[in-house]
Amino acid sequence: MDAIDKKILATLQEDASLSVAEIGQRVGLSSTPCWKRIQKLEADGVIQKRVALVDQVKIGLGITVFVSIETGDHSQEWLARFADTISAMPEVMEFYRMAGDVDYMLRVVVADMQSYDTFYKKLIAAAPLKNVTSRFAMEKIKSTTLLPIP
Amino acid sequence: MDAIDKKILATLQEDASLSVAEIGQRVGLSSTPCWKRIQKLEADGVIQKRVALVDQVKIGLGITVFVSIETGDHSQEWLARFADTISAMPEVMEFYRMAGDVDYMLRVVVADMQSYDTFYKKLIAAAPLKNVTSRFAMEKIKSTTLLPIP
DNA sequence: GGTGAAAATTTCGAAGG
DNA sequence: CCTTCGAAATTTTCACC
Repeated sequence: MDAIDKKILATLQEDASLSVAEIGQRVGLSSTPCWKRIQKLEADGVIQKRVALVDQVKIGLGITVFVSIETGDHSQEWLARFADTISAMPEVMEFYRMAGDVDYMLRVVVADMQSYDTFYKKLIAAAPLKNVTSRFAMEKIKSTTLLPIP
Repeated sequence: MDAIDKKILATLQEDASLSVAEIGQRVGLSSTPCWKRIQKLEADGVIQKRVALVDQVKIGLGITVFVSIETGDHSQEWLARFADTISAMPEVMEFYRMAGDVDYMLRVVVADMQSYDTFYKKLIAAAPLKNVTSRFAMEKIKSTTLLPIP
């Protein structure tokens, strides 16, 4: 992964609808070598996929909630099952196991408060949890998929 | 936005590299009307952009941190300036203004602890903050851009 | 690794029900 | 609002440096 690959990644992270020729031009390459590099980045899994980003609010998903979970003590098996159950919920956009006092962090997206209540009930029904804290977002100031390539 | 548009959105959120004909087939449309619908979804801003998703770890960004900030009392102007400053930081992937005890939530991505320390210093230098709590992710269990279309 | 051009696909618009 | 058809553009492959 040299400097050109990084430029290609930076470009594709901002706009994946550009033609290979256009990207090549921006990074100083003709289309074939640029195309080969993109293929390799995809084969290597550096580029995971290409997706369309959809406006959350325009499709009626007005509420974003950050959920902190303390599970208490449980077996490996229990935790694996817990992870699978939560992962399967489509409202869960992000789900991390954490270091420190909070065991898990979720970012959850739902249409309205009633939907959140439904989700919350599903969550606490899925597993006995020691503590669940829901923090509601009032305003999305920034949200990006563009990683700062080191 | 009818059921077909929703299917198109669901499809493109999973894989935006599909041809219009392929998408049309999946939603039961020939390519021209499918193409027109996609154009309209883009024009209406329902589809915001198409991007490549890159593997964070493979490009050397191994650390994800959730940061909770309490700002204390400040003027509108101060808060606007604060929002602009934080938004401009490339390590900040998500940045929300919250309801309740925490004023802001950030998801920050950096290469290593030293980079996080640098980021943290930048953050607290940018504005006097009442409280900043950093929670470190140990494991990414789920991360998706696929919104659950209601 | 790179170039340039040909072959295969895809996009996009016109004509029409 | 959909279908079919075709020109234009793009992606992908290939021979060669």
